[in-house]
Amino acid sequence: MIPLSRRSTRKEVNRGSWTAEEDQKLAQVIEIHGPKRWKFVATKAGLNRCGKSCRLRWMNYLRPNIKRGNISDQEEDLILRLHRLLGNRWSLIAGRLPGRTDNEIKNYWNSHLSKKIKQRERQNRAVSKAEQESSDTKNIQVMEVNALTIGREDASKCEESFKSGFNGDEFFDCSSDEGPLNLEWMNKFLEMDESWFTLHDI
DNA sequence: AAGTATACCAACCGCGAGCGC
DNA sequence: GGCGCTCGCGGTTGGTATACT
Repeated sequence: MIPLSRRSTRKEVNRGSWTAEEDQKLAQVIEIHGPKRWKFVATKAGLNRCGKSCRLRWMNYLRPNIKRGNISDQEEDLILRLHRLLGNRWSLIAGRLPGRTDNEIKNYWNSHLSKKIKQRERQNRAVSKAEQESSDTKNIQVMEVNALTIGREDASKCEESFKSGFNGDEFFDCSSDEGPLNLEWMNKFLEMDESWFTLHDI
């Protein structure tokens, strides 16, 4: 059964996968008129597709100098760093990876990297929990020694205070709303070379 | 070999920004 | 300022390939 989203019921336009013939027609029109005015390009090519669809096809597949597949370790590393810095701003990330498209990076992230990140977070949580437990035990031992020295009441207050810990979320207040994201500073970041990221351990 | 689950990725959709009238 | 149009972006869908049972 043809899925609802790909049926030609809403508008009488072609949907679904592009054929080699359609690609050829689109490329020919763009060669003459340039990759602009997509509605015009779509009409001119006689493809019976919407402008959006033509743009997407050109941007992701037909455009010259497109790299497909085989994302290298260096590229993957860069994607991870840029994502940490920029979040889901795929077009900005793609802008730092020559020949890669935002769609490809988004897909790569969703199918590969997001899983890797979750796995890594789980591992980190397990490690830090183990470290925390070990650290807690040591501190409690110290407090027990102190209790012998400074009196049980004071020491137990001290222990309570330690166990309650401090609130990281309060300390690193991330909830404040600083208004719309200013991309100026971000662009400066992006102009920096790889060494900057290494230097700052990003 | 057949059925089912999962991964991958091309394409679609909705929304917001920018622009001209 | 309001409106319509176009474009670009990010989220999502669903077809296909592959792995697993």
